[in-house]
Amino acid sequence: MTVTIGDVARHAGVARSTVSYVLSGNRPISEETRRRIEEAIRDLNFTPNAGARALKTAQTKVLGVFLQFHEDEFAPAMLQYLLAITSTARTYGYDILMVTDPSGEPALRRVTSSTMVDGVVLLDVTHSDARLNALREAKQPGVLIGLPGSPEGLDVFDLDFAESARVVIDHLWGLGHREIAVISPPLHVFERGGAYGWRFRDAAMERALGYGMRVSSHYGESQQPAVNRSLNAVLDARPDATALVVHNDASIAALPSVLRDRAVSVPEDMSVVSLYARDFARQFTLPYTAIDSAPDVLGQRAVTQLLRRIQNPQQAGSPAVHLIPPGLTVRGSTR
Amino acid sequence: MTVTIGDVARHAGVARSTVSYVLSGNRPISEETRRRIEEAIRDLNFTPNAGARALKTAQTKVLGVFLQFHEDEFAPAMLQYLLAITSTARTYGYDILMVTDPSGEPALRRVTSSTMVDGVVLLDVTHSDARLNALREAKQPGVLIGLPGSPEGLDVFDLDFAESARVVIDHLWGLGHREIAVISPPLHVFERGGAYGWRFRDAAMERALGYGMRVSSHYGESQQPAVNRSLNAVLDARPDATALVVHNDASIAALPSVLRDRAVSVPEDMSVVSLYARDFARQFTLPYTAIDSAPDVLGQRAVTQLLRRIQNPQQAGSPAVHLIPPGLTVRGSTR
DNA sequence: CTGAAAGCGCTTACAG
DNA sequence: CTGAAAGCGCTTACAG
Repeated sequence: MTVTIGDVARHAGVARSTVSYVLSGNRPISEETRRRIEEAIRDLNFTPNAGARALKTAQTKVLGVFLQFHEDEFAPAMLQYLLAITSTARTYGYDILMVTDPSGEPALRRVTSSTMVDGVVLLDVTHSDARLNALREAKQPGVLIGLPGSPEGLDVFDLDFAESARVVIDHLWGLGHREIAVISPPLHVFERGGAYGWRFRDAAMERALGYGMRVSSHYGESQQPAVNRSLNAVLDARPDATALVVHNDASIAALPSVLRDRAVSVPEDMSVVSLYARDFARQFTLPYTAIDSAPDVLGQRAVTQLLRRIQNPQQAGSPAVHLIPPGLTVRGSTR
Repeated sequence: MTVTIGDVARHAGVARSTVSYVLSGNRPISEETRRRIEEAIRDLNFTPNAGARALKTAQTKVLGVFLQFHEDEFAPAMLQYLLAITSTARTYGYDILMVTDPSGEPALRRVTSSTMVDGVVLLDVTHSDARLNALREAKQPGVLIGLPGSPEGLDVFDLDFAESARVVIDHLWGLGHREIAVISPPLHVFERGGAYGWRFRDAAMERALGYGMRVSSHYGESQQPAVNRSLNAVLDARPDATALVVHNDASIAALPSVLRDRAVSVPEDMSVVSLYARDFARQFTLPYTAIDSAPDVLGQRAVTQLLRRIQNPQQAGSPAVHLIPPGLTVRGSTR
């Protein structure tokens, strides 16, 4: 039923190898022969079997993307990463096997050891991520999006959250703010080992205290009505704060209505700075001054590096941590 | 470097076929032989090569999921579908190849004709979706999530949007509402052929007019600040409306703050009914009375049917359109 | 209960 | 410029 390279060869009156060389372009072929073969391919509507090719060449042209859905989490950002990863991969002729097993490590072992993919992208990497050992033992290269505690020997791409925090604090300090509140991701993100939470928070606190600012930090929430409740609790607890630093998508999305309820105007009564994906902001919140979390840049750079490591290992350099520098977009929510 | 079934056989002192039968369980094996082979597998850390197995068995154990990211669209719902699809597939031992090419049809042909997958799930299906022809010509079965104009010969799963609209209108009519406004998905969704938009709207209008209600419909927007602006325009245009039917995620997410700005209380001054995914509601909006769009149910049922068609074609029945009945969850935003 | 052989659909040295 | 052959790593009739 399925058309194979043998059918094409017979139809064109040539050897299977000749058809293969027409396909790959790895050998000069006479004009006449090429024409006949191309015609046969069209007539029979032939497409090479990817599995057979993979078996022979030991290349699947597939990248594995490993991610986890967390019950209690706000996930739209995940989609931004996926889009950047898939479209970059496709540019280079690679498809994406998306693996979402709750058990990250066994799934990673299963997929890599059965040679289903040529390389691996780990998303949502935590401080002591169990998948890292499996990745180090895999025969395929891998890249991480998200900085773990021990990144040795691995390519890592992440936003520079510490520097992001410093940029934000410097911005507020420069505008004259002396008392601020920082809203971090929810507690369960910290407990799970989501290092971006404390990397941002700790750097923000340190910088602010270094300036002599009064500063407090608070966990945000990920679900309503707790999101609103926690924001109100922060505002109640810090009546003299003049600026809010919000590092939590659910909170920043809820902030406009919470502030309105309290008759607090931005930036007149309160300055607000946040950190989120540009697209998230476009679709959702009011335009706050914010650091762009740049999932598109991270996804694109991670895949590019992974492909370099797959295709030109010697040119890929030593595995390294790549922290991309934060960009603050001023949108008028601070003064 | 890579361990093959031949290495295991040599190590255990048996034939490759015997190792294979231990793996598959397709033949009785003596206790002693099985023990030796299992030990060799463990010692050598052997995992069968998925590609070789696929080539021989003509089964990849991979499903293709085809989706498109639309520049201007609010996409979190997509993630709900993906989660349901991947986890259902994994339950049955299948992995997911996620394809996001903007050119849906060629991508579908490429993946199916090269035999990369055993079956296909199409997401975000439009009224006259170019991918349907490619799917009908594919050797693999496929299912759609989203009802197209011509679903003949294909398994389709979708929410019953027309019935959803009738349930919503009946609910409002029963509470005594006589003047309402319906907010649909953005115009570009209609232009692209997103049939769920007009299926819901047209049924709502028909039912409401049938009751003699005053009713108008409006396109929502997908990006701020247009979302807020359009909501305000609707409220300005319909000062006597007592209920809002909102079929648009971006609009319902923005509604709380818009209504607060206008000092409109729900449900005292205005009743609100919507249609969205339960998880979306949990994380985002205030709890509105709504039809659950049930991406989890749709994804799970679609994959289950697809696998039936792959594994037991004779038991899968004729391809059919499955519209799941809407469930209205009353949350106190209407009266 | 187990083995030797054929073959899935390709690619690529090896020959001419 | 082209062909015949080997082989990628499996599975499964065919034998015994």
